[in-house]
Amino acid sequence: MNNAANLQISRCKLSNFVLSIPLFMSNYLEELNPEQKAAVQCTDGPVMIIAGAGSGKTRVLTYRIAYLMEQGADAFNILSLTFTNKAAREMKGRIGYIMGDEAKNLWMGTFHSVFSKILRMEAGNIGFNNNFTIYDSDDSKSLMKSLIKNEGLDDKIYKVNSVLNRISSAKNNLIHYQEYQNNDHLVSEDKIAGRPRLGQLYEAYCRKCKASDAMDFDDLLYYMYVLLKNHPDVLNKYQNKFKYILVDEFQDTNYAQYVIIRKLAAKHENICVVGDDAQSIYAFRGATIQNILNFEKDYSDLKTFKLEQNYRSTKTIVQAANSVIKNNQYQLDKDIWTQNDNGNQIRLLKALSDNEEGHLVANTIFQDKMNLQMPNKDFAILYRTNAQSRSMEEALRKLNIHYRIYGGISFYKRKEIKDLLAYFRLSINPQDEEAFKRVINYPKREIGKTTMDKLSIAADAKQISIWDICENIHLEPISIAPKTKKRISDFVAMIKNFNIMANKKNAFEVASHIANATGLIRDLYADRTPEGISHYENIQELLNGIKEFIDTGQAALDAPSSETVNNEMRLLGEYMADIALLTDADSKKNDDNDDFVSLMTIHMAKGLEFKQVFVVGLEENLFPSQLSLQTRNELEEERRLFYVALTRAEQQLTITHAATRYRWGNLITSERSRFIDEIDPKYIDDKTPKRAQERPQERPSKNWSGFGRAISTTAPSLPSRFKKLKSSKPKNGQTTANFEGDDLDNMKVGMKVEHQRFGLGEVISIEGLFPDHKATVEFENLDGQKQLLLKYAKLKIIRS
DNA sequence: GGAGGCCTCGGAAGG
DNA sequence: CGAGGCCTCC
Repeated sequence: MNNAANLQISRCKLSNFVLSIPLFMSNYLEELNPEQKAAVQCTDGPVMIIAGAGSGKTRVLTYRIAYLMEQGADAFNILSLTFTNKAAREMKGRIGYIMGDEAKNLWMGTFHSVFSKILRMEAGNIGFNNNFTIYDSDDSKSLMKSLIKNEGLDDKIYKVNSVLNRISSAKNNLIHYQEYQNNDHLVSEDKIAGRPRLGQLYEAYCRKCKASDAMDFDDLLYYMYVLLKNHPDVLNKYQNKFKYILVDEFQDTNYAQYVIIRKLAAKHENICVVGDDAQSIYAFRGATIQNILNFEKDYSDLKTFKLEQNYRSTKTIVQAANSVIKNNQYQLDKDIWTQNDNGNQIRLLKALSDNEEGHLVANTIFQDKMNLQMPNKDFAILYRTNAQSRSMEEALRKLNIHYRIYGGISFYKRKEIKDLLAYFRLSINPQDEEAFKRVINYPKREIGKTTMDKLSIAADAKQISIWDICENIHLEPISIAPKTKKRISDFVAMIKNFNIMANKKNAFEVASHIANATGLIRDLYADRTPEGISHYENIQELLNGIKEFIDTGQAALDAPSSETVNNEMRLLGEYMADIALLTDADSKKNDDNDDFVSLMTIHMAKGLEFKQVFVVGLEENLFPSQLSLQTRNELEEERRLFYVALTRAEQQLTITHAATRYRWGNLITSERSRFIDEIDPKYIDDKTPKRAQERPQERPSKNWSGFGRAISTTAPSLPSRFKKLKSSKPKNGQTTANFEGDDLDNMKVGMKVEHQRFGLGEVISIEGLFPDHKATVEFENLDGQKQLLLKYAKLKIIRS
């Protein structure tokens, strides 16, 4: 936004709200193209906006909300749902920028956070306490693990993740465990999968969560549905409240989300969904494109708008992406175009190995930075799997290019943080059994596994919670030593004390007290190793965050807070409700140098844009993933993922692939991805260095339909594809004509050898059995040693 | 109760 | 290969 806009805003605040806004509005409505403008101004009735990549979707959503407010809608009556906190925060910021303080009253947040807010208020209706715990996926896992064990099931067959996935998808499809158990189809599927007891596990899991006054992430949707379905008065209340409903990233919604928003919108039917079927990349976790199709069926008076003008990328990029996505059979009719310049062709780089791919990318970035005077932050490297970041990192580090990897371990998933949070949880909800199990013996208070098992058995026998047993531990006829019983009752007393305090003092006071009184701080402080120090610092950071919460009243953004804001008295329970749904992406990082190259998976890159984008690892079985080759749907999702990757770029796209790559310790050869050949060749500039073009392309490039390729990929597609190459002249060998490796039988320790890329070195040791002889070689020009499989490395003996 | 050895398994990831 | 879970042995 420019200064003029700024001025407008301050004027809004100063002068009469209603009068000054339209002046401003009329200005920015002119910024919109006709289709965008129509989508913004069509405020009554159901609306679907199909928004192509880079088509100004966020702008339309933002302006639409502003427009609604300008037209007299009360912010309290507008519900806007997103998938990530980040998206919600950004949008709220933008609207705040336009509309001022009034934006605070919008209901805007993720599905999960808005629903959890409502569920807390209405908890009594569905038999929950309003301070119920939200179980994260680790809690779910741990609970399921113990259930599988208790039921005496084989955890090799009942794999925790598979079981939880199955339950998750049942909940996302609004199938209660009773219904699940009565559903012949589901039951027989489980039987065939060798897991006939899955339905029982589902039930046990739900009962346990309920007893612990806990909901997992899927429950936040499922119970929201139950609440609205079984309590007409509640439904009515929220239907009246939410006169306008907006849903972002509609292509990522699952069935439960669809049903809930449809229910909420049933009265006013002012519902606007925005999405792009071409960017649907989350079907694997339950999102269904079917929602878009259903939407058209469910609302006969639906008005559909298509935003097809791309403002982000060059013509080359837009048209290249189009040429890829048109290979998908299932898609809405669209014609994405741009007025932008043609721009450069897409660079295609081929490397011999994954490491060389890293160097190629890093060098190219280095050169572009010099030639084009671009800062690091204009570059992004996108990959299919996290494991691919390693070679990129190493190469960037060598050239001293500052980078940052997105994704990784969340702050809130660190052990020490989870430990302290578990104390907080328990102090607020003593029935939270996962929290209880986590901290009962941390820091050490000599209440071990044996004792826990006895408590657990006793609790099951009496059909009460472990906490309830512990509360009266001295009265329980359990064979636990009096000494241990005393320790347990001390623990209970401590938690009860915290609980009382949590309702009287502010969050920061209580949190600091807990951190100290439990001995957790002392325990962490005692560890002076670098890791130990960092654990300690993380705890301090958490406490600082709580202090900030008290001081600034920085709260979740999802809904207007009705309470008078008295920050000093913000309770620990409020803090916990606030952060339960936060993820690492939400914790602000302070980096002294914020000019860095971004490294992330394509999934993480969705919604972002960069001047220069490198999409790496374009190889069959990696991208598309070998796991996606079974069905057309999955392959199409991979293709949409590729489409997302391409459309992140504003100016320059670079695509790379490597002929060989280490995968789980084995070197594999890789065929280049069919997706490369789906790009219309006229947009591609093959920059492959000469030395890498050691063999003719086995396919003529006009054979790009993917048809010919399908044959090669219908070959064994599971791990068998990854088995080691035979040592005898590999068909796709990486040798160049004039670099013949010597016979590995002659290789001896101490020999001086030459490697095609690493240069001269000395053999330190040789191990492994034929044909997997592996040599450790120390190269003169490299740090440390390299382990090389002789059958691939083609070492040349220089001197014995 | 805890360290270390052994085995298994490996996709992407929001809340 | 490498991380994480589990089990064993002290």
